[in-house]
Amino acid sequence: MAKRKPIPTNESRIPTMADVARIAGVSTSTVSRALAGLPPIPEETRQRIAQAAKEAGYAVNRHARSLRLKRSKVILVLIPNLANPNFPDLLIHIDRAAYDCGYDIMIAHTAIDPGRSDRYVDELLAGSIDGVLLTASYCPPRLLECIAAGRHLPIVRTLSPTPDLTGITAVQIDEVKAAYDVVDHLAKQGYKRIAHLGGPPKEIMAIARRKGWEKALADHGLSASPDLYIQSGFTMIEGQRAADEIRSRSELPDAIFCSNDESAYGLIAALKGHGLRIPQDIAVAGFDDLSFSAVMDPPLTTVRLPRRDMAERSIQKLKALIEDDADNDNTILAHELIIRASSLRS
Amino acid sequence: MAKRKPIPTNESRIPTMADVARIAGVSTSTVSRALAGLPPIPEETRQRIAQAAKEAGYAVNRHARSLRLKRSKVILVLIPNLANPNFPDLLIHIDRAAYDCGYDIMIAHTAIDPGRSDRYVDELLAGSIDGVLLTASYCPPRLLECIAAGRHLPIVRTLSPTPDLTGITAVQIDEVKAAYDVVDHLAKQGYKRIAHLGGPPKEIMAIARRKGWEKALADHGLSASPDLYIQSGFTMIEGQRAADEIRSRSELPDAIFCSNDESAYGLIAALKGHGLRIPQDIAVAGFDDLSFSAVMDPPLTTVRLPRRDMAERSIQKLKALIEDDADNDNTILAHELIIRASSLRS
DNA sequence: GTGAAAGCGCTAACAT
DNA sequence: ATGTTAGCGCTTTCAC
Repeated sequence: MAKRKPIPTNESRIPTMADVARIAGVSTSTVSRALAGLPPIPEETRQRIAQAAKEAGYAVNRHARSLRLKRSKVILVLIPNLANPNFPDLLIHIDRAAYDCGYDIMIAHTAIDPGRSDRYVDELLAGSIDGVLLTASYCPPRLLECIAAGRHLPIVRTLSPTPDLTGITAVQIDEVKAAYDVVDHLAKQGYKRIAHLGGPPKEIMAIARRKGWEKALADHGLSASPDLYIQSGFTMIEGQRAADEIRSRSELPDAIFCSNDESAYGLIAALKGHGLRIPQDIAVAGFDDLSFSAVMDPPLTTVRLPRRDMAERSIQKLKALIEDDADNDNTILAHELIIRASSLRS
Repeated sequence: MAKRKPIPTNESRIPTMADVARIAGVSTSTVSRALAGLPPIPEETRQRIAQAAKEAGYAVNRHARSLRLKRSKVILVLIPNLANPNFPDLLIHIDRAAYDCGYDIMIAHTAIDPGRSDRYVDELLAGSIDGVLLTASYCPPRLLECIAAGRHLPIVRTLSPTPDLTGITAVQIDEVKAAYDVVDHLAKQGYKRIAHLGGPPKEIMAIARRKGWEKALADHGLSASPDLYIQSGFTMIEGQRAADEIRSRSELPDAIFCSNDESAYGLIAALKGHGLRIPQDIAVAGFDDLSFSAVMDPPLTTVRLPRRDMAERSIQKLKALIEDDADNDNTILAHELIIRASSLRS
C-alpha cells in the first residue's frame, strides 16, 4: 500500500496541471484541453482555467508532453565551427525560422570533438528530438550507418555541399558555379595569372570551389599551372601564411581567388604588410560575404550566400519531413556575386 | 480491461528499454542499472545487456528520463545578438564547458523578438530545463517578477555588466576599469583630444565604458568636452556614420576610443575613405578583441575579454547552483589590454 | 461539456 | 543480484 500524500503541500513545488485543475475546480483533462485551445470548452470555463494557471504560476512541462506526444518540437543543429562567422550568421536565420514554426533548437558544436556528434544522433534515434539540421559536410558515422540501413530519418543538410550521399535532403547553392563566377569576373577584368588559395584539400566545399576556378580558367583559355594553386585553409592565419609562400614565387599572380573570406582577410593583411597594394598590385576575391568584407580596406569582392533562404528552406523541409514525411528532394538556391574594390582594375 | 498487445511487433518502432530487457532476458530495472553503470551488476550481465542494447539500436529517451529525474541536463543560453561575433565566440566556450559537465544547451536568440525570452523563462519555471545563462544585460520581465517574488532559480549572467539586480549571480569583467585602461593608454601615448564613440545610450555596457573614458580623462587632466563625445552604436554602420559627424566638427580629435570593435571597424573604414591615416592622423581603439581586429589595417588596439574563463566559470557556477544550490556570489575576471598599431604614436 | 483512467519510457524504492 | 512496482506530468481515448 503506497502511502499517498493527501494534499501535496510542499512550498516550493513546481506547479502541475493538477494544481491548476484543483484551483479551477475541474479535471486535468479539461485543463489540458482548455490550454491547448481545443473545441468543446465553453469560453467561461476557459477563462477560469487560464486565470487558475496564471495564479498557480503554471507552465507546461516539456518532457511530460514530449513523452506523451512522442514529439518534442526540438531540432538539433550540428555546427562544425562557430568561430567561422558563416555559421552564426546562418544560425540567426535558422533560429528564427524554427521559432516561427514552433520548434526550439539545440546546438551541437563539433569543432573540438567530432565524435561528439554521434551522441546526438542517438537523440534522434531515441526519439528525443524531432530532426537534425546539418550545416557541415561532415556527417556523423552513426547517421551514415542508419541511412545505409535504409532507415528514414528527418535530416536536412545545408550550407556545405553534399558529397554523393543519398538519403539526406540538401538545401544549398551551386558551389562550383559560384566559384566559376568569381574567377570569370576576374578574367573579364583582364587578369591573366589568376591564382587560387585552396581550402582544406579533403573538404568537399574546398574541392568544389577549386573546380570552379579551374573551369573558369579553362573557359578563358588561361593557365591553371601548378604554381597558381596555393594550398591553404579556411582561416585568417592560413591566409597570412599563404602570402609568404606567394611572395617566394618567382612570378607573382595578378589576382587571387581565395576559397573563403576569412583566408582572404589574412592574405590581404599579409600582402599589405609586404608593401603590395590591393588591387593595383594583386587583386583579391573571397567567398562567403561575411559582414566585415564590406568595410575592410579595400572592400572585398566575394560571393554572397543566400543564408536566409537557406535557413528558411531547410527548416521548412525539415518540418515537412517530420510532420508529413514529404518534401525530400534537393534544392539549389541562387547565389550572388558581390563586386567590390578589391578586384577592380583602376 | 485494457487489451494488451502481447508482443509489440511494429517494424519501425523506436526501441525502448523493454526491448533491450527482453533480448537480454532481464528486467528493465537491471537494464537501467547496467546502462547507468550502477554497482551491483556483475560484469557478465553488463556485457550481455550492452550487447543487447547495441543489437536493438537502443538509445535512452531524454524526455522519459528527464520526467522521471526531474532534471533535464539542459541549460538555456539567452543570446541577444548572434551577429555580434562576441556572442558566438563566447558560445563556443559555453558549449564546450557545458558539454564537459554533461549538459546540453538550447539557445534562445532574442535579437528580433525580445518578448520571446519570456517563453523560455516558463521552461525554467516548469522544470523543463535546469538553468539559464544570460549573456545580455537584458533580463526577461517574467524572470524579474520571479526573482522579486523571492524565488530562487539557477541563473547566471555573464558578458554584459549587471545592472543593480540582486538575485542573479554574475561572472564578468570590470567594464569601467577596462575602458579606463584603454583611455589611459591613449593618454600616455600623448594624445590630448581623446574622443569617445558611445554605444546605445541606455545600454549598461555602453554606460560603463563611457564612465571609464570620463574617469581616465579626468585623471590625466584632459577635457571631456561635449564635442568629444559622439553618440553612436555597437555596429559597423553606426561607426561609419559617426565618422561623417566627426569630420564635420571644427576641430578633429587626435584619438578615438570606440565602445566596441565593430563600431571601430566602421569608423576606421570611413575615416580612411576620407583620406585620414590611422594612427598618424587619428588613433583608434576598440573594445572586445574580435578575431578580425588582429589582421585589420591597422591592427586594432582593444580590450580582450576573457571569454573562455567567463564561459567556464559561468557554467561551473550554474552547475553548482543547479546541483548544490551554492556558489552564488559574483565573480570579476581579469581583462587584458591589447595594444596594436592603431593607437601607437609613430 | 467534462471526468476517469491508461500509458508514453524511464528510474528507484522496495522486495526477494 | 535481480525483479516488481509505482509514478514523474502530460494527452487522449472512452464513457457519461
